[in-house]
Amino acid sequence: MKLITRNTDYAVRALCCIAEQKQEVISADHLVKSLEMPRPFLRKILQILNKEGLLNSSKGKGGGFALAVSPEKITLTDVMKIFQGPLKLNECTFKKKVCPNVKDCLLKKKIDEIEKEVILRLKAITLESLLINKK
Amino acid sequence: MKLITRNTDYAVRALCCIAEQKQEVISADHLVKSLEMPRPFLRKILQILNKEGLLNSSKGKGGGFALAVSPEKITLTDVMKIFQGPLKLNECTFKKKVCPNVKDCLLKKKIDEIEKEVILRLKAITLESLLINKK
DNA sequence: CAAAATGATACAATTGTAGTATCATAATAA
DNA sequence: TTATTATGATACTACAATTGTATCATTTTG
Repeated sequence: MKLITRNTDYAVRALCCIAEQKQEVISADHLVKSLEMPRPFLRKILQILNKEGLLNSSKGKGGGFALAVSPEKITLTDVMKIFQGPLKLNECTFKKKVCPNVKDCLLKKKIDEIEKEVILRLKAITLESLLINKK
Repeated sequence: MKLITRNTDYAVRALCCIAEQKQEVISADHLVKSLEMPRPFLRKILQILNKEGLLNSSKGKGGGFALAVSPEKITLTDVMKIFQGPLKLNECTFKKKVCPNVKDCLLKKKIDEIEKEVILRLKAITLESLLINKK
């Protein structure tokens, strides 16, 4: 029952590190040193964040990554959606078939309420709110 | 990101079905017909619920299962703990080693708050509150 | 052209969930 | 006491998601 996967966790930490950086641009190698995470894995994550529009990248010597969006506009849910798919705590499917009971399922109704609350709170967590050393 | 696994889901539905039953005792076979779930899987779940003290069982002809605890005293978290382990939305471990950053991790703090709220709400969901046809 | 960076992509390992299969044991009733 | 009907215990398999790894291509700079 993990709310956040390692992908998301790494991504958030990387984004924080990039946001706190004084330099314009920071390379994957540099991030690996700061964050102590496996290089190839981090690289993949950075590539995805770039493709999804949260980062800008530049190749070649002196290249690296920079935020494409300001920290107060990036929410935890943005990152979660990228790495964990749509925010659903409740599946209600048996092998890709929707449970025939969905409509009157009291359990579903109650979990749905909790889900709403959770998503509301997750949306309120911005990258900005996670920074320790603001730029 | 599933809050509830199939195990838990099946278990809750089985418990509801048992609670709504007029008879003293209901057999696994009977439950399979009502609930349309795989027999061996349901049997295993029933055995676990029995071992964990939520059900009483009786063997032999006319045997089966009955609630060992009244529906208003069984909470969703009870069932979740049995099938999904301790309620933690937040792991903070890398390959069984605790993340060195735990203490000052702002993300952890925020997720912990959400976790508290979720658990509070899950605890409020009793089996009783999920019954459609109360006995 | 060489070096330093990211881009793309395919593959492997690990884990957790989901589900099956089989035999043992107990209770009941003929 | 034996056949039937039920649960108890346990070992095994299948599948999917997560968590990585490895390799080569491409671009930029000097």
